[in-house]
Amino acid sequence: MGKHDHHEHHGESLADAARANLEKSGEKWTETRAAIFEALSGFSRPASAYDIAELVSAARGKRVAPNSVYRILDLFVAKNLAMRVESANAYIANSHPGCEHDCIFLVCDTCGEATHVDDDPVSQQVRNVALEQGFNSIRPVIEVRGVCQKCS
Amino acid sequence: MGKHDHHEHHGESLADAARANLEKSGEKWTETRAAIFEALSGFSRPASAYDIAELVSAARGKRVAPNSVYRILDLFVAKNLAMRVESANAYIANSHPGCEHDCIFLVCDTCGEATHVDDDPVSQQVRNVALEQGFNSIRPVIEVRGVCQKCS
DNA sequence: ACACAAATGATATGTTGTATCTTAACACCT
DNA sequence: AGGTGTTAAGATACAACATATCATTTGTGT
Repeated sequence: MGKHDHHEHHGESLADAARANLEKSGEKWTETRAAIFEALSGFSRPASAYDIAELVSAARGKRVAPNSVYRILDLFVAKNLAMRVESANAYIANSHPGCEHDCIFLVCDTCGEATHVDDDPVSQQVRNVALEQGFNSIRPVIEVRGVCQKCS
Repeated sequence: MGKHDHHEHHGESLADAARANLEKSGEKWTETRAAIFEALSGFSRPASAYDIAELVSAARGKRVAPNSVYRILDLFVAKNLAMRVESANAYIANSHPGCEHDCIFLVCDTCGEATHVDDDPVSQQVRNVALEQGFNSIRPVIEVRGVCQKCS
């Protein structure tokens, strides 16, 4: 199971950890970023930029445009506060920012939930496949579509 | 390297193999399907449905709508004549239809080319990660973004 | 207060993907 | 040949995802 220990954060604590990580790299934890992070981490499923824009707009009574959301999500992904699920065109909050892993997403085609697994031996092997072909600047995308236990 | 032998097809031979595989499963090899397969296999990079629609429309002097292309690509993917590269929202022809593998795509962020690798031990391990979590109907999506040897 | 840089907003547009309904092609039967 | 049912493809509209450009606001240092 867990190949190592993490601080799994939730709610306030997660936002605090995200904030700490972002500020550590010289970026600011602004109101908009906080609102977007809160929205993102509130979803139980990968959320699209438009989902987040809608939720944040409602919560603040003030429209937030999708491009602003994309900007901030890109920042979050760059700083490892969030990850993009490529096969779903959507994003999820990183529940243990600060740990760097190639992650594996298991995405349920029925309920849409995504669980995030770190398995460094497996991801390392995927990296190796690319290394053998002479690839550089490698970023693995490892996702599994299927039907989760609850939905089976 | 190659974990086993394949018949790697090209050009006519590839289209013939694709046709044979499609017909084997009771589907028809129509003109439109042939044209779309030809267009797809002519690209040196993953092609979007719109790329294909444009090329086929030009080649036949008659518009082919994107939804028709999507329909046929979906069929090709279902019958293993083509694969979808999730991280690129695009498709590539399967150069050895008839062999069933979970495939691994190495996608160059510079030139856009994608190489297709079969490494059953690695993909099996990815499957196992999902199996351990109780997943069913598993379809791995294993892709690596990076910079290929030529572009480095 | 001023000047500068960073963050966000507004707007438009480009790209990818589906839904719905209609028409055309084809096989099969009598 | 003509009728009927099925599969394939076309037309159209729209939904969902993503980016480009320029304007405005906010924060920071002087």
